[in-house]
Amino acid sequence: MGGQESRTAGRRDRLDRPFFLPTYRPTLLPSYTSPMPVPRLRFAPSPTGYLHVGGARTALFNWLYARHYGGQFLLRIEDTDKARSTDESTRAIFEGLVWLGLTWDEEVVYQGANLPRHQADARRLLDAGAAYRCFCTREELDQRRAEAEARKEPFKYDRRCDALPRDEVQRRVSAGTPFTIRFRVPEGSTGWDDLVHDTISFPNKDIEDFVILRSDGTPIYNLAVVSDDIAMRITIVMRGDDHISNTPKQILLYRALGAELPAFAHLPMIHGLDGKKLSKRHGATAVGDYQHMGILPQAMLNFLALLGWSPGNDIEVMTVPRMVELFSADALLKKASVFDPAKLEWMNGQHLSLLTSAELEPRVTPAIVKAGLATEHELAGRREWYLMLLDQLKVRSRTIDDIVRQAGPYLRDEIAYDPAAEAKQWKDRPATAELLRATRDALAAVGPWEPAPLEESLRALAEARGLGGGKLFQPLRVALTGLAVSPGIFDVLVLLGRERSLARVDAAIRHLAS
RNA sequence: GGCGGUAUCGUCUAGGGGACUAGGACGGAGCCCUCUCAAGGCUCAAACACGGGUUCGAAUCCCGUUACCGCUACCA
Repeated sequence: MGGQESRTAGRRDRLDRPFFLPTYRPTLLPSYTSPMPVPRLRFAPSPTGYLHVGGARTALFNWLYARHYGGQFLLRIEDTDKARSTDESTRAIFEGLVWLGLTWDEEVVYQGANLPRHQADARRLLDAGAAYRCFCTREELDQRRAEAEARKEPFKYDRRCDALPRDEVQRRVSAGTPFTIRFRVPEGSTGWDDLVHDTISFPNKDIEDFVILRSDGTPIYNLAVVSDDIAMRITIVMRGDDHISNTPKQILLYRALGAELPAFAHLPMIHGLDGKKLSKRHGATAVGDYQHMGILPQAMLNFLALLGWSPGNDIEVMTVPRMVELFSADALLKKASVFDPAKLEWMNGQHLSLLTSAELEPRVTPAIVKAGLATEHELAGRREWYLMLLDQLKVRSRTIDDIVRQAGPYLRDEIAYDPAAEAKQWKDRPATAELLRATRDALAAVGPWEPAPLEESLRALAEARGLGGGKLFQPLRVALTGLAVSPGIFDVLVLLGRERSLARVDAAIRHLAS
């Protein structure tokens, strides 16, 4: 035991003397010269799926921090897990971030390209005595783990390879025995002042000597992350709080590599309505899904920002610049939140009505074209009319798709009569046909085709027949749109124009007679 | 199991020892407006996880319990 102690003590001496890492120093220079280094943050997704709403929110907070505090926001693709990483995922992540407007300030860093540095860092730690070779095979480890489990004991690597005599290690290395490199966790405890959680600390005895380099020479996550964050001069590591237990390991690595520690901020998770971690069975979880549902990026951002952050003062609906302005790191919350699609939709409706029809146009047009309702050229040809239509529809829509769904009667030549609407509003078909004929005559006699004269004329007709407005307007609405629901009837008439309105009424009368 | 994290209406949150009869928002119920549907306005129901402290006083501070979440790999 005494020998063990002194050996550890000797190693600690070596570790206490910060060893020089020439490759890092030059890149650190700017922060020495400027008194207040600019914050550098990164979003570091692994390309193993689509951009998840949780990931998007992490990216958003990193981005907001950078924008609010005048820092830089970087993107790193953590593609070291070759088996699961795909180019398609990488593209999806780019697309999602670009759609949201969360653009990065420097070239994308691909973690896989940094393999030589990861290996060099592992080697450095090995040479410095902060790490050691482990010859235990995966099978042996699995077995010991299973045994510990059977004894109901927590498993922790027992450091047996660290106890191997020097010449034995040499012998195995020369013999080509495969080995991993493990970090030797020192005694004591490791903690930090988290930006969202305040102080967190772990007793080192609960951290095992973790592997930093696999036997095939590729780095383990914790090493790759630290090596890259140092190289990218990241000053604030903001990520999901599922990384809290990785943090002490990473701090230990920073110290052993002689690098300055960044600040850490661990954001709470996002759960589904059932309180479980958000997953596919909760419905759409990919940012792209919401894009295709007709959600506005600014609404998505606004909604996501409110999950785990609050600007206070009962402020909820914010434009993106306003969010940047109000963002504050100390208003970040610790509690996991539930993703509620209903509130997202409401939020989208709010942003929809915040936009002018002209601002909405470029987002709606592609959706209308895609739905086959009109061509871009046709819409451009009567833009003023089109913007008027958008103004009418946006107020009763929560998504872009809602607008498209309602646009049919105004864009298509032919309309179909909704059976339910027909059944309800055209109950007495002969009487309705007669009423529509009278309506048609009244409409045909209207002077300027504008809301006021139209209303005057139709109300006069209703009164003459002893009817309430609704009794006249509802059957007319079905005749004009085929639906029981639409914007105000006079707006519908104006939108349709004189010719088409009269033609629709005629068609309805014919339909009722058949 | 071990370690770590979290705990205010169903949900997102305000709240940082007295201003709390706990505020706002989504969703729900209802009313108003009204030609329908929205939007808008108004009203209602709905929460401090539990137990101990500390204090004249606790949603707020401390401890414990419980519940939930995360990590516990030669995954990230």
